[in-house]
Amino acid sequence: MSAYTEFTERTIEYTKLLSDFKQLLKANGLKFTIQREVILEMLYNSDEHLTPEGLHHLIQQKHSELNTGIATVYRTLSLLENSEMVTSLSFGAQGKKYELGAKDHHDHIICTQCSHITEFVDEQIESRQKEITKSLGFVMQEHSMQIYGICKNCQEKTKK
Amino acid sequence: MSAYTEFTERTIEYTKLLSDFKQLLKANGLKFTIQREVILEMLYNSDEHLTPEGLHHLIQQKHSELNTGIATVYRTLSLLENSEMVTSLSFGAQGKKYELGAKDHHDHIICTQCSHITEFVDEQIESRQKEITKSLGFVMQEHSMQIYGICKNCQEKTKK
DNA sequence: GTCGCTGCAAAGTCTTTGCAGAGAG
DNA sequence: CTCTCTGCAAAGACTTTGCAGCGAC
Repeated sequence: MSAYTEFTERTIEYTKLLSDFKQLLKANGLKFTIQREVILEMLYNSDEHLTPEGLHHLIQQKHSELNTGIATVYRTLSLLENSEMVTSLSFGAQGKKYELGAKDHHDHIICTQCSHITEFVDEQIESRQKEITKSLGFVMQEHSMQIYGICKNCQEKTKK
Repeated sequence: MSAYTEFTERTIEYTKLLSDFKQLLKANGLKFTIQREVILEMLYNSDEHLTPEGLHHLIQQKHSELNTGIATVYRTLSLLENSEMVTSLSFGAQGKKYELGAKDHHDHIICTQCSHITEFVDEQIESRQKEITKSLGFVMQEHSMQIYGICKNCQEKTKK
C-alpha cells in the first residue's frame, strides 16, 4: 500500500542551494548580488508560499539597509523560475505565489478560510497520473494538484 | 477497477441551463438581459476554456450589434462564478480562463506547446483525494488537478 | 415608472520595462 | 574597466468602479 505524508521537510541544505545558484549565475554570465542572495535566503527560510509583494515586504523589514525595489524581486523570481529553482503557484486568488523548487515534488491542500497551505505527497495518485497521461497520448512534463477545504483549526474556530 | 475517461460530453441541455440562469437572476432581484444571455450562450457553445478577453472578442464577432463592453463580460463572469454556474481556472499563464460549471467535475491535462486542454476524470484519484483530505483533518470543499505535457499532435509536429 | 444594467472612461492592481548611476568580476 | 544590476518611475496588462443614460419588469 502506498503512503501519503504531510510534507514539510527541506530536502536540500542552504549551502548547496546557494552554490547551485552561484553556478547558475556564472554559467549564464550573470552576477551574484546581495539582493539576489537575500531573495534566495528569504525563500529558503520562509515556510510560507510567498507572493512577490510579501517577499518584498519581508526583505524591507529584515534588510532595510538594502532598500530593495519590487522590480528586483520580480526580476529575480523570473530568473529563478526560468531556471527551475523556484516554482510559481497560481491558485484562485489573484497573483502568484512562489516556493523553492528544491523540495521534492508535492501537492497542496489549501484552507479556504485561513489560506494556510499544507503540503503532501501520495504515491498512489502520482502513479495513477502517469498512467492516465500515457493513455491519453501525452508526454508528461509536470503536474499539480490542489485540494481546497477547511483545516482543523478553522473548523474548531467556527464551532465556538 | 476504476475508469478514467476523456471527458467531453455536456451533461446539461442549454434550455435547462438558461432556465436555471433566469431563476437565479429572479431569485436575486436581477434582470435578464440580452448581454447576459449571449455570454451564457457563448460559454455553452465554446469547447474552449475562454478568457474574459477571448469571450468579449467572440461576442463582438457574433453579436456586433450589441456592442458589448468588456466590463459587462467581467461583471457577468463574476456573477456566474459567484453563483457557481461557471468555474474559473488559473493555470500558470496570466489571467483566468472560465468554463461552464454545469459539467460534472473533471480534471485537466494541458499541452504546454499548443495550450490545448483535454479534460478527464479518474475515480481512483477522486477517492484517494477524499481519503487524504480526511486524514489531514480537513473538510474537503473542492479540488483541482492539472497535468502538463505535450499532446500527441505536438509530439508528431516536433518529429517532422 | 422604478431600479438594475450597460458602455464608456477613469481608476486600481499587479507586473514589466527604460534609463542612468552603482557595483560585481 | 566592462557590462550587468539596481532603484526609480513610467508604461503595460488585466480587472474593477463611477456615472449617466437605457431598458427589463
